[in-house]
Amino acid sequence: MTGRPRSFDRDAALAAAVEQFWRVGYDETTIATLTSAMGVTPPSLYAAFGDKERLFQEASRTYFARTCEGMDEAATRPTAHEAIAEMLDGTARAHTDAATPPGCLVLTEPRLGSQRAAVRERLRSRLDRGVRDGDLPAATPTDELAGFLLAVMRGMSGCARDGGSAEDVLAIARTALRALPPPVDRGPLPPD
Amino acid sequence: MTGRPRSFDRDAALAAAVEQFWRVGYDETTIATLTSAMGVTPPSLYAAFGDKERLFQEASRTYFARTCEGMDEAATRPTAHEAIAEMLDGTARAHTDAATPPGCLVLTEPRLGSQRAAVRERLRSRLDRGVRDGDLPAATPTDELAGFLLAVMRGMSGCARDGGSAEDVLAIARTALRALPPPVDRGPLPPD
DNA sequence: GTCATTCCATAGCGATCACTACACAAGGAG
DNA sequence: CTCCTTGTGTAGTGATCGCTATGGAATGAC
Repeated sequence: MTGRPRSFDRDAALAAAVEQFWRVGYDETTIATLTSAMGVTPPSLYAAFGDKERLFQEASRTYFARTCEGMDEAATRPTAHEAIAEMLDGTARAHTDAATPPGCLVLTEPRLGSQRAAVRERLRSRLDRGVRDGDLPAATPTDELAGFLLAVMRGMSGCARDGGSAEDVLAIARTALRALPPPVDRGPLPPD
Repeated sequence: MTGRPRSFDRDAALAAAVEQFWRVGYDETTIATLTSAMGVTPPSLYAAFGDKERLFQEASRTYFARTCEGMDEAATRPTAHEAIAEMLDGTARAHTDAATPPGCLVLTEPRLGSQRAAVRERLRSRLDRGVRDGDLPAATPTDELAGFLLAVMRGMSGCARDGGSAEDVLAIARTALRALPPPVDRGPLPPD
């Protein structure tokens, strides 16, 4: 019933898998590189995580959860402009963090389209709140704008993957903010 | 000296190879799918194109030449705003043309970084001309702006690959234009 | 201790990868 | 026709892919 205990840290092994998928993508990641990076033999990998596909799903879910944390925290900024600026800034920092592979797994991996849609939905949701709060014009095309911002984030990821510096990626984010509608002036007091 | 003549159209076979690399990328394209799509057996492929790497180089060079044609033609527009708008519009149309795979080979394939740098350079060059012509402010950060536009184009390609419609991709292009500096008023005629 | 259960390590499965050896076919030169 | 050159088609190379059969090691239950 109980059996021999596992000889490796499952979470640590999963983190190593995340790092692999993140750096070279699903297709270029092989079971051999995974077992090497995770410090685990193939049978142990399959016993603990199923197959390559399920391991990738679990890895991408872990990765995506962290991404969403960052976005949700940035979304708490009082105005839509500040929130979007913080999201793009955090994205730029994450994409060029020397401690992790460049770019973003969700924005790069072809098969993670649904996660990208979720990111876009989060962007739109924050823009919608900006319209409700009155710091964005009522006529703001929030869905179009969210699609644009997702595209910019993807471009930032690609720039980082091509070796772009943190400043290069940040410059993209800064420029993208110019495409937002001008903030609505709501009087002498800050709206929050 | 003369030998047996080739039994297939080299250009047509190359075009089929371009289509393969374009649709699924370098890594996912196998010799087997290439020979099938090109209507050629492996020895003929290797005799005519070298190996997979050289075939890809020739295919991407062919593809890139067409891309540059489109950009150079768009660059002839009188103002920088019109030229950039035309480039983004042409990009959007190319990325969602039903007759070709969605997205862009150059903007998608990791190993084509130098071609992406060339696209960015073309964008910067046209922006620089806009500054010289006086339809962009003298202080315009043309290099940063070119990096931003390349990122947007990459995002447009990704959107198309994710199944985005022509209108979705065009909306990204339209929104990106809002990030350009306002045109310099150069007299009684409206600059737009 | 014995047993059942679970994990680990070696070793290798069939399939597919990029690529090619070999024999033959199709042309020009003489 | 006989050569010579070059392309074609079959069939298969060693390497690597994702994945697993098998046997032994490590635990708890009794």
